[in-house]
Amino acid sequence: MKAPETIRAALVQAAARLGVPNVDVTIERPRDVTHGDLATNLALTLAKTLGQKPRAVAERLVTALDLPPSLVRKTEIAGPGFINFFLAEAQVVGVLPSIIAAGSDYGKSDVGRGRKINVEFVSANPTGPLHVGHGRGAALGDGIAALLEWTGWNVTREFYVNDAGTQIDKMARSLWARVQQATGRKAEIPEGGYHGEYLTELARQILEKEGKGFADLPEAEGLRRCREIGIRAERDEQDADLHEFGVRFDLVSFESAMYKRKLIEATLAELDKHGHTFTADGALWLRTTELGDDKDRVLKKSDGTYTYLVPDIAYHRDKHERGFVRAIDVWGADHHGYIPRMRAALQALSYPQDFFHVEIVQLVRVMRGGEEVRFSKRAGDFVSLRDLFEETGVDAARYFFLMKRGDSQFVFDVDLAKSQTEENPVFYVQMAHARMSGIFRVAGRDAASVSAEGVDLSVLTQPVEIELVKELAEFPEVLRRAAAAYEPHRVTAYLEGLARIAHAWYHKYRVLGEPEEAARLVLARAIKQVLANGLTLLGIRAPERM
RNA sequence: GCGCCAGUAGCUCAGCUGGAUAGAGCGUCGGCCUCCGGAGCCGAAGGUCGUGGGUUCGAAUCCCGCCUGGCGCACCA
Repeated sequence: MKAPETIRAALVQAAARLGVPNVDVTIERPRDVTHGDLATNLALTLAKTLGQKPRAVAERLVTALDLPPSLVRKTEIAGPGFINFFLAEAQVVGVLPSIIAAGSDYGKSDVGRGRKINVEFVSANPTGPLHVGHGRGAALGDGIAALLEWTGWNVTREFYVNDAGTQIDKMARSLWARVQQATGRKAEIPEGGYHGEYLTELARQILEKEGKGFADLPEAEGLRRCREIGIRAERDEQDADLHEFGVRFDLVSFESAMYKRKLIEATLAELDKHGHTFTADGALWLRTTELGDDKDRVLKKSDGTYTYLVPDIAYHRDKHERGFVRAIDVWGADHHGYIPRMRAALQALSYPQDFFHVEIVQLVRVMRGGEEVRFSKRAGDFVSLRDLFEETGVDAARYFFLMKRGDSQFVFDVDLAKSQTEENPVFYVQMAHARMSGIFRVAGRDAASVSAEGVDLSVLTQPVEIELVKELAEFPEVLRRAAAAYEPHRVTAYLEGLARIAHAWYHKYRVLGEPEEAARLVLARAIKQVLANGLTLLGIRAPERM
């Protein structure tokens, strides 16, 4: 059993002796090293129920505690009533062999217990190339999915294609217009259509492949073909971009399939069965106001067609039917107003509150040379994801998207992402990994062959070494917390912190040729492993050399 | 007008879901640097946590009001 669990159990027992059974004990790692390795606020929380002063409770708890000196070398009461534990040296350094033994699995845990969870992200309309905002969603969604995998969830990465709505009609009409223009005819891109060059190019390809006669097709037929070809072409392009960006989906779902599979009718019937629909003004409504929304929403318009809400509900119902206990959606900030009605709809189907969770991604601004690079999908003059990662490299692009919370506004500094200096956080972290690798290269040893077997780790006594070991021990907990909060940026923050200590250690102490060489090689190996695990999880390379 | 999100060091951001003296990086200032792999290393200064109240042993964190910014308020997606 690990030290925190042993101490937790001992505290529960001690509290029981004071007459408070089954307490919930929180153990934390104090920021300040003078506060020990582990601490608990148990005395403060029990003070009220026991009707005694916190410090008095702390003293009684410590007296009732039963902990072996091989685990805890010192226990003290501090501040308002915290109990601080100082672990025996062997305990601290003892994490190194377990890191090496776990290898590329170090950091994994099983809080998910194999439960099925769905992470839906990007889900861009097939109306054009992906832009940098999609890239942020892609990196974030993939990062969240990876965190969930590392914490024991059975994850499905899913992409939802809106291929049945009016945006597709506009794309098809825009493409048809480009086809007409390419044959010298006059045609206008429709109001709110897509002006991007990519459709001009696609129109040219169509005529090349299908012949000039394509432009003479009856309009209805031309539009139908344009829709079909356009969706296919844009989907293929998006897939290629995502693939190169290192993001792979387990499943792509289509809005049109909700109609084909008759899920629309089934969903409406079920909403009706639960008594949440009503008819007014010739339309069918969902009474979402009773479920936290600020106004009721139309499901079926008076012209007989459905609003986009219906296939979306059907789609989420389908996720539920497929056995997911939770559905995480990564959405752009412009959709955040949509959350209450979606939540209300799923509540109307009486799904559990925590079934549906949305992570919002704010839009991305791109800066180069101190100036903002403008983009606008509709106008066709935007920064595409491909342009970005071809310039900065996939590693830098992914890292930058991941290093900030999704809901913070974000300015992507292209110059910084490209720079090969320590100001660039991705470079800084990768450099730390490369440095650790360099030690083994110079030593002429394969890092993987280094084991803690028979190595006296007690020679690792320098403060920075102890700090490093403690930081390495934190990794699994960091992942658990990051996963629980759906916040990959906590991993980048952790990696930067670890890299900083590793750089400091590297500069201050030599490994090879020192009396502590064997132990320091073990430490270097563990650092390398944790940096590699963290980077790999985020979809970023851990290079052997820069 | 209503709703959601944000406001923390000069700048960019963390802050472990209520804990101890609020932390990093960049920038500034002061020292150091013949190296396993160079683009460094160490230290210092720098804060009314937007603001005013409330909750309690304890608040950047939770609640309410206000200020500022972003986004959203369709029988569009």
